[in-house]
Amino acid sequence: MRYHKIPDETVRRLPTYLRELQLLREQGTENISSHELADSLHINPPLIRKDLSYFGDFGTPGVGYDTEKLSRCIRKILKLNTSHRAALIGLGNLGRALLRYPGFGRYGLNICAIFDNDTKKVGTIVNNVKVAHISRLSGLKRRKIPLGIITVPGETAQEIADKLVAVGVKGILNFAPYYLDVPRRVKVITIDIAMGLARLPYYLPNHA
Amino acid sequence: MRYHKIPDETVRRLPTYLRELQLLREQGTENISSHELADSLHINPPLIRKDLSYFGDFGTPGVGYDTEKLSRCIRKILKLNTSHRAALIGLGNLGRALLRYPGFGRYGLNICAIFDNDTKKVGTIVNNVKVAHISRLSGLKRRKIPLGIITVPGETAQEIADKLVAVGVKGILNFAPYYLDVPRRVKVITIDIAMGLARLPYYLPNHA
DNA sequence: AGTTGTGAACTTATTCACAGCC
DNA sequence: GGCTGTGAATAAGTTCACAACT
Repeated sequence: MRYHKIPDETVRRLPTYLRELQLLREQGTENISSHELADSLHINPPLIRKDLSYFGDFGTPGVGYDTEKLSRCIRKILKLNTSHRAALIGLGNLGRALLRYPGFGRYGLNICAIFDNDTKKVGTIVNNVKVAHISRLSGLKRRKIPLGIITVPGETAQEIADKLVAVGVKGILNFAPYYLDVPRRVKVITIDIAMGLARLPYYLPNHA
Repeated sequence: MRYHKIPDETVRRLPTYLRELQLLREQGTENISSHELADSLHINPPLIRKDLSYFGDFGTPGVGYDTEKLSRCIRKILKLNTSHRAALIGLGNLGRALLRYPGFGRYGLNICAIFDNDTKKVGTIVNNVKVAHISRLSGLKRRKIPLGIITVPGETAQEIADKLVAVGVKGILNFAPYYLDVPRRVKVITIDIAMGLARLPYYLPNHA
């Protein structure tokens, strides 16, 4: 395999592959062809093969992919094989929903700090973590937590992002509907739920 | 403007433009150039102009775009100028977080039915809507609700989708981590939160 | 026979560059 | 002068088609 720049879209699809592979393993499927996997994800088989080929040769010609081996490899590519500590900022409904997500632990994310600006929540224990006030965020510095998850509702997102960067965070998962300005070295993934909402009516038939 | 097929990516960006325009209007900005708008969204100016050009000529050469007029036009394109009724299925933390979202009403989505399978929640009133048991979903048929929002946690998502389709829903916003098989005429937008989570560690520097 | 991995062809999306307008 | 709208050029992403392998 020669060198190729890895498309962002490829990285975006890897978690989907992983999810399906884990489902297959639970069902006892030990081997799968790109064609079968593509069918269940409703994409084309060569796309899967090309995506995987950027990272190595994981399949066996004439046979397919070993589900156990391939999911292990994808986990390694995505760095999900080791656990990463993350701080959650904003313990509203969305924050709580995230904490309950089984996927959280499954992807090796370990929420080891929670912040909120509501003094009623501060001091309570959630998921074995004591909730701290947002003003204590700067205290994270010495703990060298690599990831931050922003689930504050409004305009304070940029402010929080600045603090997270100052504290040495390397990646931010942002649920606030704003573009976050951060240094190049910090990766931001924004999931704006309202944006999905806003484009749904577009696809409604016109008479409706 | 000649006929062009409208790229999906264009539709995906329109809500972002709208969000920024509304922010600008609140700040009292009445006019903006594609360059300024592009700067604040961190994209290139011609992309905005091209995206908008698929739908008409909204700007004034030498001047820019009238923020009020342009947001009105985008709302119309996205069919956000009229209100749409939606059913919410799954009143967990995520469902509740969505109901609280101010963006919900802002985008003309009117949650007028809520379903859950927890009998403790059935009968309670949330957002002026009485929560019904999921088994009552088929009763929606005569109400002709065009949109469904799936926030059930697990594997039942496809089952719920089938019921929503049977009841005449035209669009589904799906938060469950599964591909939903529906007839072509029904549009599904899936927002898989865990997928964002799973790709964040990939971008961490290797030594971390 | 069946499947992978991959260069080449194709398709889609973005950016450029500039004519036309205010 | 400054900006929009857009065809043309470029870049990015996907699909095809097939050699190589089991």
